[in-house]
Amino acid sequence: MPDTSRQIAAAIGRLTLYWRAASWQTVAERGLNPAQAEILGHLARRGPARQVSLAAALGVSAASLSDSVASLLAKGLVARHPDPKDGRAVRVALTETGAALQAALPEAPAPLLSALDDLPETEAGAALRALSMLIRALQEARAIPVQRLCVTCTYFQPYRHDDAAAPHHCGFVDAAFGDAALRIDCADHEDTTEERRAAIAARLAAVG
Amino acid sequence: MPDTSRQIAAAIGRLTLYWRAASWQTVAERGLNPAQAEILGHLARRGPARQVSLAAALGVSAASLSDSVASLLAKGLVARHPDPKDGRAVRVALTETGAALQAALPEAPAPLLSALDDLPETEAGAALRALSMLIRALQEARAIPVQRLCVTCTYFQPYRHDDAAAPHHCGFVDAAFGDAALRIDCADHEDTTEERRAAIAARLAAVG
DNA sequence: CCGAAATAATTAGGAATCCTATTTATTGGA
DNA sequence: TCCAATAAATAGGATTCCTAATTATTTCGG
Repeated sequence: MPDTSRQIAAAIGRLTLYWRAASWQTVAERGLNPAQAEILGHLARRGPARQVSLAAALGVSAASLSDSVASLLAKGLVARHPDPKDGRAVRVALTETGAALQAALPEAPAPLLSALDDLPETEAGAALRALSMLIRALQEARAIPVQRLCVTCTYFQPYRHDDAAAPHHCGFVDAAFGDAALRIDCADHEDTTEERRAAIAARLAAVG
Repeated sequence: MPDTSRQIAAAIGRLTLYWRAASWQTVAERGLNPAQAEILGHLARRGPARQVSLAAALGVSAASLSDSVASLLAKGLVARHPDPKDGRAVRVALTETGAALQAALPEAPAPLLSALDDLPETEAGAALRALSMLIRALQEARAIPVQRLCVTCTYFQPYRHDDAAAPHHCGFVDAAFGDAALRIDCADHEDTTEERRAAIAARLAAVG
């Protein structure tokens, strides 16, 4: 009866519209468009990548991606290098100009960040935790490519501590942390086994 | 330090990519594209609308919207009627065909809904509550147009009851409910005053 | 009551995404 | 060695999406 899933989906849909619209604004004044900005962002976060994996990451066809990369190439923001391991493939990397431009782009629309900052920390922690579980589930269902979430990381030890404010532990930085510090895209991420991912998910669900 | 806002924003960004990509798939087989599907969806939920408000709701320019409406018009899925109240304006409405097609479209990508269904109810409730507050804040900041949220509704009485599972009350259906039954887009919504919206937000934040 | 400013929509012009299908080159297994 | 699979580019086309300009209408100040 509560229909919670549909309402959450509606909220995500609403935010999607906002994200795209806001993205146009912030990005257009730098001569880009949302698709190009997303490519730059992905390259900045994850480093050089093959086009095929970029296409998968951004959820567009390889042909579309090729179009967009060609645009960026013409602007001198990315470069193509042959992949030494595979003669068919090409690796796309940011140029210095591209990296500088990317660094100047906001990570998210300012009003969204400020709205998020106004959420109480427990509220934000709960949201982040739920979104982590959601993205993990989508990844598990092969609906989205592999992400770099705490909840799928070797270093993540949920509920190792008794401290309610910081029950989890990160083995990489060797520190305790709480839901509000969960990561969606952590540079130090190391994928763990399927078994352990499932165990972590079960543990989080049990406590939630 | 926790950087929670950025991580949540990253999650929303990731879901945005997924939403658009998934939308293409489900919608393309019906001869539509995401923009057109969103127009049909909005008309189905909210009824006939002027183009200017459709454009605002979907976050595109009036010119873009005009393009998309022309496409839908050519397919016979919507009709334009002159607005009796304003000779400049046009009201766009679903045709019978359009309504039938829209009804057959999934509200959200199936893997997303099933991932959401797998969230524990408390987790989902917390997420919905946080997303409600987030969308309310964006609306208050004039970043998005007015939505039909419980938390901005005349009928919403937060924490009227002692029952932890169903503390809120809806004056329209005269029933108690919990976070998991909060609505993002409620057909029975009636906008309340700015003062009361602020009071509700403060109350929710205090408890959260 | 009239003119100016604002508003709703369309049109013009153009760039770029995005699709599917096809082609080319390369890889890797049988 | 041969053949299927893969990576990318290309072809072709529909459509979104933008800004700017145009037309019609409404609203509001004087």
